[in-house]
Amino acid sequence: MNSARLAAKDFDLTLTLECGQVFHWVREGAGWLGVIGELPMYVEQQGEELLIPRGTEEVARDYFALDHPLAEICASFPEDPAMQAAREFCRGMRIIRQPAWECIATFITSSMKQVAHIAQISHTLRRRYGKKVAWEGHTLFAYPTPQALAQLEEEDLRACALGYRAKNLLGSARMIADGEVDLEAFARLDDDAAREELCRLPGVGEKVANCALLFGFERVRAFPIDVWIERVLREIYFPRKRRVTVSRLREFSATYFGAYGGYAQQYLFHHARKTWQRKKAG
DNA sequence: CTCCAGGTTCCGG
DNA sequence: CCGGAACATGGA
Repeated sequence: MNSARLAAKDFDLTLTLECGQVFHWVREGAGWLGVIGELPMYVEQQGEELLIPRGTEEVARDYFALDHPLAEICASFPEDPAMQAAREFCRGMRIIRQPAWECIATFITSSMKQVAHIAQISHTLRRRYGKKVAWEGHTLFAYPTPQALAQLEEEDLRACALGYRAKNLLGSARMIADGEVDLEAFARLDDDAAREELCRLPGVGEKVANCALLFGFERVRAFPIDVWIERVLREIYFPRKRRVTVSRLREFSATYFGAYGGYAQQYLFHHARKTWQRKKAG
């Protein structure tokens, strides 16, 4: 590979790709193989540098959010024991800048699915309906565009093991292909307005909308509450309190974790998922 | 076999 | 506004 080196301080590539924010990267040799938009990409971390194909420096720097002030972000987290433990555990994890549609779409397919299966669905959709791109003999696939998915039938998507999510993905793809929801226009919306707009898409509720805002629109304050984070909130921040409503949890997390709440959320999520494991297995 | 997974939507109280 | 149930599929 005709490669270039990119400075990457305060960055852990593997952690960033494996923490559950993005699902299509696969290990290849000492690095990772994936697609950024329609650009095939191989990335390998060597200390505080990334080894990448020459000419992709700008794209890689932007995608991996190497410009995010990570020290400042981590310093903004609340100083409680759970948050400190998560911060140590996730050192170098960054919230990357994913293309909006592929982010929305993958999280529509994520409902009631394990991370491994979300990745499996993403790969199936890419292979069948995404643009084929090549990198040094490897065949990779971009995420299918809204237009590509919009012309399919629900059966086609059910055949990709989407289950009841097929109708939602199709409906959302069609609304965006038709221009009924304009992702380009989101830049001038504040977080609440953007969230409201996202929730017009079928299969997008509060949680998926917040994932899209956080991972696809760089709204680093957005705080998705999934089953794992709900457990964390209830057991750590509201211990032995019965009947704490979801709206109470939302209200708390929207203010307590501060301006980089989305980062705090992802750190808590990954730490909990990797250390709590399953209750039975201990 | 049973349980649960980065939820959303609809329905009855 | 709130709690429950249906919704598909596969891994543990």
